[in-house]
Amino acid sequence: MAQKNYTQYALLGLLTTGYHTGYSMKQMIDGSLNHFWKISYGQIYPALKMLVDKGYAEVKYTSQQGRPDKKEYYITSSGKEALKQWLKQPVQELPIEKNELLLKLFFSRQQDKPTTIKQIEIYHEKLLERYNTYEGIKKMILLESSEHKDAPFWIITLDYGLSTTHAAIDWCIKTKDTLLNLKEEE
Amino acid sequence: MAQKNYTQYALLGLLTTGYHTGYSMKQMIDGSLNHFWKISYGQIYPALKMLVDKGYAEVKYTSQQGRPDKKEYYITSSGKEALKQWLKQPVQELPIEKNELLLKLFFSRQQDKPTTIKQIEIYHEKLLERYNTYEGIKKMILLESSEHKDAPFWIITLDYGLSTTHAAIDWCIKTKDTLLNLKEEE
DNA sequence: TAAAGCATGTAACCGGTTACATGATTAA
DNA sequence: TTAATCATGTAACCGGTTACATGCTTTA
Repeated sequence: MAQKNYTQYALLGLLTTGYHTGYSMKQMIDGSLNHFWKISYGQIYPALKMLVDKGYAEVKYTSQQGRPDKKEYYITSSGKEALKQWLKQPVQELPIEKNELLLKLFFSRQQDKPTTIKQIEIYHEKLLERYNTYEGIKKMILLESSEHKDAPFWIITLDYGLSTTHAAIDWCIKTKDTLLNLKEEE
Repeated sequence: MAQKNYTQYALLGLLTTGYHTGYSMKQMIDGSLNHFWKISYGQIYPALKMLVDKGYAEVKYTSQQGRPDKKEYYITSSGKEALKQWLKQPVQELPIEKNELLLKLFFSRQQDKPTTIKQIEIYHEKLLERYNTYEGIKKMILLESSEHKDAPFWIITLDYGLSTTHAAIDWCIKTKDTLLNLKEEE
């Protein structure tokens, strides 16, 4: 499997952490990986099919009383091998996050100062919300899943989100100040 | 124009900062916006055409001696209005940067510790490189373009990159330490 | 003489989102 | 009775990348 099928590797990885249905994998990603990964059902179900085609996963059909039928996927040994191969490949390039606020800011000379400051304040609020969400997830993991073998790695990724979000929050405060001291022109 | 045509707004914005050809806009983006925006010619030329169709830009053909012909685009007053309307729309949601390293880290229990640490070291190096690049661009703007009316806004966006990259670098150092103190299991 | 820079463009492809479709159970 | 949760899937669409095509000039 080529290096670029991130979606397939993400699902392959989730199979090793105890998530076995497309539905539960989506939930896991939305809940605990959402600071650095997201995914839609439109990707998940075709991707799972491809994993089976490649022999990296196997399906077990389970019919439940009063619930829709389940397709439970399990990683095969060749799937595990493929995952390990991918894990050790060094990351080739840093992500470039497209940032709408920064794009707007870049052209904000075209706009009056109060409107620009308002923009930053709204962004600031959203960052605080995000920070609290991450903290909440971290506390929950420490309380409820600290015994889970993957937990230390989950915490590490959350700390990345907490650190960079914190830095962004500080930047908001500093930037508001900079803008206030910037003389406007017509 | 809908809120989502970021590419078109980015180009519209660049028209106000003194970049008028597809080629020079691409250069500007690669050189000074690349920490939060990137673009390919495959997007630029069709998008410029659309801006003209909408009446937001006008073309002036210039033939040069010994160089290919140029198409110079200029923003119209209705284009300026559309840009302003977009600038003041608050950012609806924070960007989720898909991060390959974090994805790998999330599943790194499947891998031995030294390999994981190596991954972080490589990422660390790339972050330092990026940090230095941003610092270089900032210094260059302060030295050579400090008179440019947009310069204060360029600096602000660079500071965002510097702050968050710095935070990521600190996280690398801390995480390496955490991993070293983490007892491995088989 | 080869590579890099200037300059514009298109077609094929690909990853991902959104909307749609289905259908049962349980909690408010 | 309505909404939410569980559960799986497809088709249309869209934004963006890559590869390809052209061609002249300047620098190494």
